Amino acid sequence: MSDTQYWLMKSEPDVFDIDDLKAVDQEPWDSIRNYEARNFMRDDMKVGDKVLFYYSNVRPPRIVGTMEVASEPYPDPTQFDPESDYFDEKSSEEDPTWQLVDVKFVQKFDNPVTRNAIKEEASLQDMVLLNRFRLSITPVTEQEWKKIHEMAGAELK
DNA sequence: GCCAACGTTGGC
DNA sequence: GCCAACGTTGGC
Repeated sequence: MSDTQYWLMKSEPDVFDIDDLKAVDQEPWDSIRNYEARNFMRDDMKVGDKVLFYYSNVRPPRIVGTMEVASEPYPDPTQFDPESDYFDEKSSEEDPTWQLVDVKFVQKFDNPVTRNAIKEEASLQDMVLLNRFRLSITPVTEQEWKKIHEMAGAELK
């Protein structure tokens, strides 16, 4: 019995795609400005948790590979940077509002799994992805994790 | 490019 | 504390 947890995290590939992650290997998942998504990173994620990498705001929206949580939570540096689009003047180094985790590349799928394919798969109807529009980090069950890999023709890693 | 969903802001 | 106005996300 493993205590590994599974997640899905959205990125717009124009901003950051899975090849960018593969190139750097590990990267802070910054710029999250939604409390529910932040709470998942701050309160629930553990080093070694498995994460589906999802492309949003692109056609077709799809899961393109996987990564894993690679750090404890820590303050998102972009919130302190006045030059950043994600600067938050109400946050402070003493009491930071936004926390993130690092993620590490695991694998890129040869056959990405589209949102449409997920919608058509009976066993994936309860995926939080389908039921919580606009939430950019969502939990995934072990069964969903395995089914997505099966649909991608990918090894479980 | 449109626009529905929905989180946030701010007037009262 | 309510809620209308507003801004953003993200599928289509």
